[in-house]
Amino acid sequence: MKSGRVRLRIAPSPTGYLHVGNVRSALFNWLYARRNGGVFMIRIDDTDLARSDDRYVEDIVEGFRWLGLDWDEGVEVGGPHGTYRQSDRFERYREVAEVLVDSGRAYYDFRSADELETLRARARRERKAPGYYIRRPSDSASRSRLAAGERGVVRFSTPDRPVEFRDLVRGEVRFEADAIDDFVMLRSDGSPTYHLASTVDDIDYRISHVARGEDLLSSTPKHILLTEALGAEHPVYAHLPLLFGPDGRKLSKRHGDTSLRSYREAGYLPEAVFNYMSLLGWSLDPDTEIFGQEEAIQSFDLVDVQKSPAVFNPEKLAWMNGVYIRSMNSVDFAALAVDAIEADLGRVPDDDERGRLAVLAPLLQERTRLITDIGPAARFLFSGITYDEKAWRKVMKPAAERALDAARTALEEVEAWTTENIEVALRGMLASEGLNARKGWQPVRVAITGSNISPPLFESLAALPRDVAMTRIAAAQQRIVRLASPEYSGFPHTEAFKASAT
RNA sequence: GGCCCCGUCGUCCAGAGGCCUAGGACGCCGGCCUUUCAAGCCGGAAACGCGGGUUCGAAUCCCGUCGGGGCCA
Repeated sequence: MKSGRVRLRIAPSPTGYLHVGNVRSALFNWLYARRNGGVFMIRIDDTDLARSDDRYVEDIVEGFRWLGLDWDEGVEVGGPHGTYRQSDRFERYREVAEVLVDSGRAYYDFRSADELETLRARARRERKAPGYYIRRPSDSASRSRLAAGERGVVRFSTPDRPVEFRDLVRGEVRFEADAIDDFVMLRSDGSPTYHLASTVDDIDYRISHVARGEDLLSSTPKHILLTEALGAEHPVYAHLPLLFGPDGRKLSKRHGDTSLRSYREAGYLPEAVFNYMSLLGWSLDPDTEIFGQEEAIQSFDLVDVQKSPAVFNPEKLAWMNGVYIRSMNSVDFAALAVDAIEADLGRVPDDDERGRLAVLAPLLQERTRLITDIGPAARFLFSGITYDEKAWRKVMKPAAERALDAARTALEEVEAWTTENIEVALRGMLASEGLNARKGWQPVRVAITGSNISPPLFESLAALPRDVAMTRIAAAQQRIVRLASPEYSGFPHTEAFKASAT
């Protein structure tokens, strides 16, 4: 063996949305396959018929496509091994179990749950492995009991010898015979367990390398024994470090929504997700943080993967997403921005609005971390504004009214409504009023955007229709006056005031 | 409880006996730039879990210990 192309697989269970832990495993499998000119495959481990659902298969496929991980065999793309769905192979698993029973490598077990519990209790008392006494019963007249219609499980009969193997990530690993129990392969309803189905598929599909989460490390000796009992050579294993949540436990539902789709929806770019996830347990070189698929493929190797678990850090992902956003060309960003704004607004921006957006797009790009940041940041251009009351309180002191008035007067005299002219007018206003930028311009910002945080002021004004800008400034002036009047004195900030855009 | 795995800044990664007064990144703090916010630039705080060995010399090797995690039950 070990000749020919390497063959790797990812085998998600469609019992929920594609999880980032699976994605990271898939990434490493994919990188290794691509690095070595091998085959990458997606198999669907849907032995749990009750919990599996096709919409999750769809989600898995979409997720990998979105990330840019292509596969050579498997679900949807097909290949020489059928549907690549375990639910279509139950007969095969039963047949394998049967062969093992016939050859004495497995046996029917009709013992009751109570009986098994007694054996486990004894093991516990004697401080032995839980399955220590769960071995082949000496009196198993199993064939006749089976014939009589009794329902039993099929257990693998573990040989009395230790299992050693070399793991690409962990190095030499050894399990003593006593630690490997006679595991169930077929349940009493005839359905296969994970151990059986997964091992049989890996053999049948000629998988050369199994790179999977470390949570499966202690099952590996079972898989090796089973593979060998079936006369095959076991694949090379690589047990990848787990992904942890901030609490230091295996990333799971308890940490909130960890599905890949939730990141998609939250405005992350696939390149950033790919890049960030590659860095969890691996690094390209000592000082490159930002890299793409091609570069990763060039230097990826499973033996370089870290042994210790990695905590998934959304902060750093968000930063990296910003890096990717900023590196986009302006045309691509503009297209992205239009989509994001459409999603935020719930309507398609018209041509005029798109034209005005173009003025602001480069400035928006610089400030964007997540795609979903764009809508709120650009909203003031497309619809009415709502004052951020904190910003209002901070900036719109009574004196701000004078600044707004001066700004409005200055802007009225502007000929063509351009960034340059607006800047000249407002700079002149500062000089003639003797105001600094903070006192003179921040009120204008709040007046036109509703917030003290916004894209640069002159461009923001220029991007707005002139009449809208003037109306907003006037409206803000009135509001200052009104809130300062006696009847509001006790409740100066309670009114939600809206200025209209058109 | 049994077995297994892991242990460098808060987090991710570099470090495979002397290049380490332990490096980079995110985050944090301060400064510069600046009309705000970002971006950018400069600077700062921040780690080899602990104890024994081995060695002229250990973050790097060995043992123990502590801590965390995983699987099975």
